[in-house]
Amino acid sequence: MATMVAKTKLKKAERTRQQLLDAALRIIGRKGYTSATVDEIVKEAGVSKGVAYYHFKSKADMASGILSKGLNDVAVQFQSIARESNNAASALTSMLQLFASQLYDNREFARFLMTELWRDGRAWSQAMRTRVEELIDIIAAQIARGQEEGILRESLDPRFTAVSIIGLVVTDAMYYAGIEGEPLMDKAAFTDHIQNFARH
Amino acid sequence: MATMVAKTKLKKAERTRQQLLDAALRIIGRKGYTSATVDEIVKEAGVSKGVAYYHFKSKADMASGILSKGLNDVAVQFQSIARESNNAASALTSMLQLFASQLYDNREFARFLMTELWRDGRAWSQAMRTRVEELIDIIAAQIARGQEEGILRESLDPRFTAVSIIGLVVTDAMYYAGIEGEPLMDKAAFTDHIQNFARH
Amino acid sequence: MATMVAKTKLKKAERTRQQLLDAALRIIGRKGYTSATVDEIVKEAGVSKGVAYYHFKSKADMASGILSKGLNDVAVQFQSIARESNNAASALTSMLQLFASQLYDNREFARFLMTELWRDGRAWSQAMRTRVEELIDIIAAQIARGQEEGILRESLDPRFTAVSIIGLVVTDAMYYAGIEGEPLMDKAAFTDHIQNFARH
Amino acid sequence: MATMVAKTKLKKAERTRQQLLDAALRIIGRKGYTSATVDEIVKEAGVSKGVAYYHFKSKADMASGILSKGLNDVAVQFQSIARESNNAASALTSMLQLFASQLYDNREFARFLMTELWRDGRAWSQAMRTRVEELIDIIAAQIARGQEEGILRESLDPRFTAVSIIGLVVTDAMYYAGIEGEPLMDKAAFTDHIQNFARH
DNA sequence: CATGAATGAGAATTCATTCAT
DNA sequence: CATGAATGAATTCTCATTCAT
Repeated sequence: MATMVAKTKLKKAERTRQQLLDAALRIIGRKGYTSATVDEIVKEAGVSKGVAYYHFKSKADMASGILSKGLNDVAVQFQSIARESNNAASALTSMLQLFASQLYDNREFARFLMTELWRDGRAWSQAMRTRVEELIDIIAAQIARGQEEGILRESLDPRFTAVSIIGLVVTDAMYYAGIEGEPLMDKAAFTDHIQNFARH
Repeated sequence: MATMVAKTKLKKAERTRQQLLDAALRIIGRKGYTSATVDEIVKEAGVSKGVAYYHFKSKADMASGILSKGLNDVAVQFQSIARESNNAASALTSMLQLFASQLYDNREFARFLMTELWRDGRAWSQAMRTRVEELIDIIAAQIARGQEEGILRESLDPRFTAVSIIGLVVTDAMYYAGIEGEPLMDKAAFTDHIQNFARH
Repeated sequence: MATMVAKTKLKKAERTRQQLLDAALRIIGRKGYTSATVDEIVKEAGVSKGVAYYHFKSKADMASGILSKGLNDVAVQFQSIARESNNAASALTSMLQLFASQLYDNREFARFLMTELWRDGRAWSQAMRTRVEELIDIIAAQIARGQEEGILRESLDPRFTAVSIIGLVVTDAMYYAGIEGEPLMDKAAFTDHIQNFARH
Repeated sequence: MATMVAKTKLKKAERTRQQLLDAALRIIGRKGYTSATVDEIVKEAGVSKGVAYYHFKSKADMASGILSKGLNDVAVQFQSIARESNNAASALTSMLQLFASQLYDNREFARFLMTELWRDGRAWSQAMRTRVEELIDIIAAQIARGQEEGILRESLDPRFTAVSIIGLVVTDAMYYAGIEGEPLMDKAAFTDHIQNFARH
């Protein structure tokens, strides 16, 4: 019985936590970290300000949580693709497909990432940058592998190319998924364009 | 005589105005529009808070001025390149070179642009977006011209490609010009990489 | 139990709100709306600046609240007198007595009203004027009734007379209740004089 | 020649001074002393800020000038009426006529007077109040004279009655001369109503 | 654990006044 | 004398965070 109560409570607490993170992502993605207010976030989440500070140490803590979870998810998936792919071409294609698709669906996260990535002095700046470096490394490794396999020009710098690809996909995703209203292009067309562009 | 006085005054006032814009770009580029404070800006400019509001209607007005001037400068140069180039290849190469070089030198502007471009509800959002569309159009036109000239694959969508290129260059510039400290790559190497990547 | 907590909290919050309104009336009545500062008001109320903006949207919102409540109170009392009086003479006497007495006791409100009534472009200008028109209408109606009852000269314009009476009472109240220090005349003498003057 | 120049200069300076006073009255009458800004005043006067501070020590100095000149003019005219009238009835009628007419024409001054009269702690508060007391005295003296002449009830307190009359006329003038737009009543009708009301 | 009132350290903006040219 | 740029103190308002209930 006690376990039951504990579990229910835990679940409820977890749900509240998640509601807060979701709300925070929506608001922060829309207005930026500094302009988003805790009041807006708790209102969007439908909870009181007290609980927000029960679950999170600070506003920065919420933002941190969003960023690390989002980046972690992508990294995990990239790593699994890398592990399971037979050659660089298929690995890169899958990664691109996944990345483009996730960013398209998650424009708020993309926007948050883009606006925070180039900023310094935030609580999460360092951790976030390390995470992003990991992603770059994973892609760069596949590019290098592609060069070894002879499908990519040797003259390309793997890391530089990886950064370029990420920038390109993120920018396109934000541009075509639309800022506030309707997307300028539907998701299938978007990922097609990305794949087409990628086939140098 | 009166003209002399007027001219001198005008010059002084104009200098103050420019100092403010420069300082604002530095601070805003570093910390973002919302986090940058007018106090910091005027301190950096070495003037009093009062003059800032004598020359600009508001903090948003300063930011607006920076963005429109910066984007305008690029547009003018792009147009002149478009006008004077003999073929799409040279036009695109020159534009890329110019764009990459300016962003590398002006990372604060690049950062400001990137963080504001995807945000809505700012005083300047609409005007800025229109300006950026112009740039995209100019590049897309050259890509279409390149397709007519047979140097670019027909399967590329000119506008999509233009957006991709811009995103790629801006991202690389911010990444390699460095966020706070030393650049990760010197300017010549950077523009070389960009040119290399561009030669599909 | 939950109700108890809610009720207690409500009471406390309501008390704070009222303290703020009272303090605002004192300060604004003394120095005028523009010269009164929120700092002074919150200091007088003994609360922090933050709560003032928690309870009121703006300084103008406080002032609005004061004016509408004050005018509303008088209107309600006037209407009840109008309803319960047997003839115009007694109605007008009661209203005058009430009005004079309230203004004498509430010189801060009277001053605020007088200084704002003739100003345009405030958030509350329109609403306040409508309220005052209501008061004028109520008095004018009794004057017209008095003319029908034959106790007042037909040559009097009811509205003009109503405005005159209000102006006269307010002015006398402010003059004799004193500006800062001691009143020039005690309350009983004051209302006597008003009644005497009113008996044309 | 030198005299000529001096005279012209004097005239010009005097004209500028007057322009400033006129502009100040318009702006201050419309928005109140505290809300009126020196910038607005000099813009309305069509002169630079420098000259304003050449002619007046401060903003308060301008306001002082307006008030003392306005009140002085009325006092002088009242005194001349008092001196030249044969009996209290004609004196009071003339004064009322003059006062009503001047206020109707000069609603900005009336408004300024009303909003400042009840305020304390301004540079001019004391002087203004003394001036107003003089006006009250002049009218009260005629009322007392009227009582001696048997045309006014003995029960009236002369000073109280004088204050009442001033309040009544000022209020009516501001109400019927209108706040911003068209007057609610034309001047002739207005002064008629006042005279009618005054003939107890 | 929950609520929402309260705090107080800033942040943007205004404006009377001064002063170099 | 005239101009208008410059100053800085004061003012309104915001918001992350705390805490009594």
